[in-house]
Amino acid sequence: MKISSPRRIVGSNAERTRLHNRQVVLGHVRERQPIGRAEIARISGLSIQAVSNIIAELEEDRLLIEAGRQSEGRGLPVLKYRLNADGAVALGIEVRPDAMFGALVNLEGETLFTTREALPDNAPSTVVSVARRIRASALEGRCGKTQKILGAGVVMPGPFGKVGISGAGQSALHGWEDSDPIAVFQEALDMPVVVENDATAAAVAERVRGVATGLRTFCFIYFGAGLGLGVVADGEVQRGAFGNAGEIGHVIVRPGGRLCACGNHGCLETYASRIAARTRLADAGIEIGSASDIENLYNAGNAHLMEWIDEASGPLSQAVGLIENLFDPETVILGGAMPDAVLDHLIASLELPGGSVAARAGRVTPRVQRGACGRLTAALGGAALVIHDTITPRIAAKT
Amino acid sequence: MKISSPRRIVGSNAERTRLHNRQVVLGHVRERQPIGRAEIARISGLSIQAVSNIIAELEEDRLLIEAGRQSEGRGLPVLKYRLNADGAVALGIEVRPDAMFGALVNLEGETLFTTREALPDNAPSTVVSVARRIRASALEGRCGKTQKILGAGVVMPGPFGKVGISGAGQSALHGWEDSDPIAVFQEALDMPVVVENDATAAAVAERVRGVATGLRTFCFIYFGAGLGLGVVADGEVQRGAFGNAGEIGHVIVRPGGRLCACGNHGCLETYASRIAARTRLADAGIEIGSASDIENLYNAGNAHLMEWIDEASGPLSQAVGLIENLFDPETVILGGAMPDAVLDHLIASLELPGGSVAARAGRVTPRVQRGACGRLTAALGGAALVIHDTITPRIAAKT
DNA sequence: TTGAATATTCAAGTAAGTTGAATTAATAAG
DNA sequence: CTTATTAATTCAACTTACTTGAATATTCAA
Repeated sequence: MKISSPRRIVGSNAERTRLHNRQVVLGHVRERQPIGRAEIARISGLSIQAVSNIIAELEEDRLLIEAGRQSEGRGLPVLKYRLNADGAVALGIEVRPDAMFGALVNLEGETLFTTREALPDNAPSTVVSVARRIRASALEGRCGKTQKILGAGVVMPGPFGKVGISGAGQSALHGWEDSDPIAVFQEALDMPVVVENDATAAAVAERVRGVATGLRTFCFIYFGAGLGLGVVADGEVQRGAFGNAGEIGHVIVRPGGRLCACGNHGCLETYASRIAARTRLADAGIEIGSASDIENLYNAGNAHLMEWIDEASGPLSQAVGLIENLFDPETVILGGAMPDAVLDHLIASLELPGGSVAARAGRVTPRVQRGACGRLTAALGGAALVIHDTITPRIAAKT
Repeated sequence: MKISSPRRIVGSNAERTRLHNRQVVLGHVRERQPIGRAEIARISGLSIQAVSNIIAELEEDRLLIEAGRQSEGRGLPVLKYRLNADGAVALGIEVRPDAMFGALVNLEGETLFTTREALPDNAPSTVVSVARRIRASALEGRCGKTQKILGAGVVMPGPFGKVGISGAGQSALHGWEDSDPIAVFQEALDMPVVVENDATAAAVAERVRGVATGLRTFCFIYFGAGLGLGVVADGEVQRGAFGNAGEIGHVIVRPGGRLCACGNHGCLETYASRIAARTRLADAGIEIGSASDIENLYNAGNAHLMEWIDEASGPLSQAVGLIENLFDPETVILGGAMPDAVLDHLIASLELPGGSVAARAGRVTPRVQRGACGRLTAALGGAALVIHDTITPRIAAKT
């Protein structure tokens, strides 16, 4: 399975320029809506006329709508625009070994629909037919509305391709080794498709509609089956050369420590992850099924769970420290398939290293915070990726 | 001191499009020279005519030159072009607490001139006057040649701004806290200036003319005063939100281990860095002055130095593992102010974790290799950054 | 009431890319 | 040896999308 392809340096022409500028305008509207032509022109460096033409086109496509005139001091009152939330939708699909989740999200990142479907097996044919079902139920009853479907974001557990983490088989999908997921889903869903890992999708979800709104550089530590890291650097999603960046679960934080399924000792994942929590509780004779089991245990003040949190805190603090030192993000977000209360408790118990580039005077964002997108983060993230792609342009200039 | 400014999303127009396309053409020529118009057009997605116009312009600017016709099967023989190595030069200046280094590099990345000047103190006024002297001697005797000066890359030790690593004062410059280095050097050198940290500059040097030629995603572990990490991801230099990404020296690899100057215990820098080596040797009564002292000791087979290498190997292996897991690079390069022989020995002694996304079947590049740019890497890197900026475009498309 | 400030629109101009036909030169085929 | 085919390049016309400058609309301030 391979989701990242080599990139080719391409030239630009009038058509690509317009595409880029549409994204620029959409991006600025999203960030500062409602907003008028003149202001967009100022911050984008385009002429008012160019912005005007693009807005006309976006209005035609129903991605933007007028938001009334507003007088602000002298001069002609500004005719403001905002995103037309219902002008377009994106589908998000998360594939887990045992189930699939679907989410439909509008241009503003608002969730319109979510669903869960059991997954009897992981064969591509099964996954694809469930994906079709999710597509159908998500779009059902929306045929009347003339909403543009931007595409689908499919979230699958990494790592992708044949890599050295052999024990990670428990989180990877079987039967997908030789397939091209993008082509498969594109065919099945009949729309543009992007494929991403859960942590990255979660990060983008937080950027489109969560605690990372407006941030250009941040990291998301995602509790999935293992532990993943989603990285957005200067507005760009980081994937690595082979699509496997952010494998933080197998970073060694306790040399010579616990044996991990990957064969190494002291991986972060053996301390801070759902697997770690489950193992810890199983040792105490408590079996964990769903995430709500953990929530119940936490609410009941279960001593073993509390001990796990204590044990996870140190390694996790160390991981946050290294993320800060390596990526220098505006903030680190914690989230994924772990109850909010547990995440909050974990965050509160962190003892962040003082010697970090992040221990900076005059910070505005907290060093670590909990994600706002909740349990469905990944599926929402898939959809958010599509929204993100339509709205976020690539070229930035220094101020 | 602040070198990173917030970026603003800007629109594109005909002028900016041309600038981008010039870089695209230059980039493709650099990568596959000698090369003809038609091939450039094919790989860049531009029309032949567009490429033709751009080549005419670049030839006019003396950045490209004809490389003769070459028959390749049927049809009109291709008129090939190559970079005009001497068409333009870039100045690199490295500022260290005790000395400054200068390098002049041509468009092909070839070193034309290097120099070293002692630095009596770190006051901006002193640094600036030495920089002016370096500029003068570098350009001396080149006034006759009509070489375009693209700009200067100034390399300074990070971290920049007020951060939590208080003990890092030994590597940071004093008296620069409130100044704007870019403006200062731009004024002093009378040319466009970029400022970068040593590790990043070294990484770019390897990309322009070293072992990372042709790679889009890789990391460089740089032995400077401390230990830094330069990251190039998908062709883009990674700086972090505040310009301090890559502070790998203060990543904790041995929890509860040696006390670092930063106040934490077990930082990588206390095991694998010049400071660590110096401390280790000082304990044995051996004082280290310059880097050549280390080289002599190594050649003499000094037992204490060998012991240090042994001690450094474990933490360094762990660091390489985490870099691989977090960034998923095509390769990790080791280099900087450490003798080649020591670097080679260090690399040979690494025991890389098997459980890493980098332990992949069918690798083409080695997981870890030594940098090719030698001791002057950083100064060369400064110049390379300028070359890189003129040649590397930003927009890439999936194949 | 008048002038200045600001946003927007209209109309013309420009830069840079694309397209299609013509030209040139090499190889392959008859 | 002649002719056809192939491929690179150039020429000229066309198209797209941005910019510029003038005109218009609306509000605030004097």
